[in-house]
Amino acid sequence: MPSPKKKVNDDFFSRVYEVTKNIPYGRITSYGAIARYLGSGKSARMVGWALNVSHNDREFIPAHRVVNRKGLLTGKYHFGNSTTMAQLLQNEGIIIENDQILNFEEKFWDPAKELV
DNA sequence: ATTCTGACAGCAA
DNA sequence: TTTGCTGCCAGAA
Repeated sequence: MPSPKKKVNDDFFSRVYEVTKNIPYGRITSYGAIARYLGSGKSARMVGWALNVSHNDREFIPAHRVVNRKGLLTGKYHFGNSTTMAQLLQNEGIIIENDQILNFEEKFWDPAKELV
């Protein structure tokens, strides 16, 4: 048996991935909301960091559905092209203008509420 | 081991 | 009002 040096899936990061993957199609959430759902509350920065390494996960992480609390696509530059994130969101019915989600409150998805 | 950074958020001036 | 600074937690150098 190969000794799996793989780390546990219960890491803070994995939780972020889990929540992020649970974001329904056409919905969005904020870093703070996820952090708060994880119990860290003010560790919203970690959520963004986790998504930064989301490439570690085997599955695709809809990180484009995660924005800051202002509804601004702060991490659009991490998608390779600065327009990828906005296009993906617009493709899901999110209205974006100038990297700002207009119907942010309308499409907002709170994990602490929706995700028991 | 120590130090810095980081896709944020909240508060101060 | 806007702008900027600090605080948060965890990982990377």
